[in-house]
Amino acid sequence: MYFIDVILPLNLNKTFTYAVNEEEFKFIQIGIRVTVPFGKTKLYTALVTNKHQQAPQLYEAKDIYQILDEKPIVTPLQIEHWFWIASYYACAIGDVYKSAMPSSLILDSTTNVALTENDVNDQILSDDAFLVKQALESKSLISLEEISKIIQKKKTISVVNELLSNQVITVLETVKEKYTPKLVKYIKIHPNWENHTDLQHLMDHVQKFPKQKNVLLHYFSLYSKDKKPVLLKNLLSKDGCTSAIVNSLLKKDILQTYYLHEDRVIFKKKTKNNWQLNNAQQVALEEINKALQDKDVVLLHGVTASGKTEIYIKLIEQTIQKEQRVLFLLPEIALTTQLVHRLTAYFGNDVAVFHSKYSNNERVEVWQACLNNSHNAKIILGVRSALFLPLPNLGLIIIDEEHESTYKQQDPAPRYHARDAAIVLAKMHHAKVLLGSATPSIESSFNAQTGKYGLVHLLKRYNNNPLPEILLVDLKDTYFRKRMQGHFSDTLIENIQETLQKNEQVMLLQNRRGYSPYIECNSCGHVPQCPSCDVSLTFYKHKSALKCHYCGHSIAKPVICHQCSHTDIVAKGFGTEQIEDEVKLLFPLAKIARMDQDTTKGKFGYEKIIDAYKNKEIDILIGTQMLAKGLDFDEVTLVGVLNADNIINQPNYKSHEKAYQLLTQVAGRAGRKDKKGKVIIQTYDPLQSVIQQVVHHDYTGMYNHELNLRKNFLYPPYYRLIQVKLKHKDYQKLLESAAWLAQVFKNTLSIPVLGPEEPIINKIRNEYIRVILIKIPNNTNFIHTKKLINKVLTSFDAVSNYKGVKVILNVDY
DNA sequence: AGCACGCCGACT
DNA sequence: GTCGGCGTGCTC
Repeated sequence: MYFIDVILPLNLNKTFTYAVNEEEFKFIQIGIRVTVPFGKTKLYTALVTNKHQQAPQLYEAKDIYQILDEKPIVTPLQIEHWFWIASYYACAIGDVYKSAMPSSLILDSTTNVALTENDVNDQILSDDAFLVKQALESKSLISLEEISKIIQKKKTISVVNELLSNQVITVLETVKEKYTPKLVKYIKIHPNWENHTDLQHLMDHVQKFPKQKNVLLHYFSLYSKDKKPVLLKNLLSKDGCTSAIVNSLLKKDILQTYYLHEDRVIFKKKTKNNWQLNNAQQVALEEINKALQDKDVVLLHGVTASGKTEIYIKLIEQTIQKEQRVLFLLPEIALTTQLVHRLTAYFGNDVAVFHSKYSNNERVEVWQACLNNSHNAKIILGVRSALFLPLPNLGLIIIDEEHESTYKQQDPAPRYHARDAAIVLAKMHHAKVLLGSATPSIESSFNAQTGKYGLVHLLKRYNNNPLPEILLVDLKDTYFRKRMQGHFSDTLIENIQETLQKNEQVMLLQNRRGYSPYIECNSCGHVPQCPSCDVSLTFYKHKSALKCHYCGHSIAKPVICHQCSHTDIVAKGFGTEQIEDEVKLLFPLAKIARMDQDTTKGKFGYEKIIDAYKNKEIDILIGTQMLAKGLDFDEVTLVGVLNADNIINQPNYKSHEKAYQLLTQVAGRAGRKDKKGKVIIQTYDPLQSVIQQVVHHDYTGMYNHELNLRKNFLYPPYYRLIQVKLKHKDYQKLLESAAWLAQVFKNTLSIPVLGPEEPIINKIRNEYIRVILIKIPNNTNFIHTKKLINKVLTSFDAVSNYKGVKVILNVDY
């Protein structure tokens, strides 16, 4: 009796036990994939996590269907880490597995049907069944999707059941490997001629065919040039080398073709630039190395444009010299192409890049390269999900822009924080972690202040460039004195003009996309709302449409008010699209572009805009917070923030921290090389503390201020938060269940529990929402508290009245 | 995630 | 009278 435990790619928080025979047992190792039957029909790709001989007591284990791998494709350390994520972030291990593996390694099964040997009278079959039977006579295997096409119905069950009961067909489940390696055609001398080392001999042989001789000569010259297999493509690249001639050589068995795998992702190493760290960087590097001797994590707090990347490069170099690997995490790869270019230019093919816009096949290749500890994956550069790659021999994890909120996965489970999960992963590997940021998160700064992390400062900009000068424009006053044109103050307009005259570039931040966040009827005050969400519809002028940012619902812009039929409808508030229109009017000669979610769709959406801006094909770039994320442009000398207030006033305990980070980061885009930068922030409240802190580059002030608030109002880093979100279509049922759950939490846990609260947006996609916030003090046992929470949730599930209420936990929300 | 089992409305 | 709607529960 032999058994294996497996994880299934489903939202199930346990492993499942299957039976295997002795031979299979010997062959199977932890970390290989098997396909197993689960439920009535389906086959799933499961991952082996354990092998043992204890027969389950409560059920009989099914047999596995097949073994997919010869060797483990997931390491034991990865599995351990995945279980940690499932436990810490209170989600199903199946969900972690599903999002951790490239989806083409998790095979789907398709249900196919085939004819039986039985002869059945067609008369007794229905029309649909007859059609399917006929189709099967020309094609031996048909999938359910194909059946649905044949009978032109969505539901195939009835037909399939009819055919099954008449014993016309049998049902088969098949899995197909989705990953296909990219094969490239190469050319070589046929084995017949390999022994004829004498080139002359071969040449004599083709003497009568000058064209063929020519091709052969070209082949030899290619081969002798770099002693590598010769690509057919390269052979054909020369004039006079046509595929017809090659074909006749193939026919004569003089040449032969063969195929080799090609990695889809290849970087060319450029010439190594021999730059040196400046003094401040050198000191910082030494301090980091010193701190890493007795701390596992070090925070590098370096102001914008201080040259953190060069320090990263030196650290990476140190690590790979020790034959260890480096994981380099960044918030969003598309926005950091510049960093990717710099690292790949320096380390060439040692770098593997991993991000969400990669195709499935590309991801599998990176996975394999990482697993095999291959030389071209010494440095893995990726977004948060790169954390799930197999990383044997990991020595260092660098987390750039560690404060970025994109490191926390929000929507589908697992809702993990890549920075925190990376620190745990590093511990498992006995590896070190470097966090880098110009505006560190409060938590990380706190951990550094309290000695949990090492701390290194880099306070001077590279080349001793001054930090940009920040000017405030009081919008209240400017509007009062009628010094505004649209959303632009006279100060901002003048400065843009000056900058354009100097042939330098401008960047404008407006943290809202669309033309305006809502439209309003001037007669009755009606604001069009999304029918399924509790939000007003955002107005898109160019498309003349109203769109919901939460569910994507879109309608044409109404000509008359749906409420009172009046035609006087006005756009309220403003977004990037409107700013773009205004800029076009104000600066008709300037070249303008807009960068936000709506203009950067597609694989190279960002790159196009960024490249154009870099090449100075754009004078003024308007965008949302995307602009702030690590883009270096040497010629940007003016940054304008159109309205800082809607950045600050967000309903979130982190809003001040985030506003400080965003404004400081976007200000940091100004004046990077040798030009002094200028930043203009328009606000209704210039004395607001965050704005003052940004103006004075006062990180410490912001930190102390925030820390004090967090302590008084029971927030991180003094408390850990778990948000419990309840969703249901039935409003009354939701209210009752939320009240019940909050009350039971309050009774069970002796820690602060807030709510249930109505969120700002209380309905999305026709589901009402309530949230409960659990605050766990640092000095209480987190694991114990989570156990209690799970217990409460189990009893909640048992209340039959509350069936169907969705409960979503978000740890470290 | 599927899929089956099970209890209430519009049809041959 | 049945066909079929989707609510709920289970899958090794």
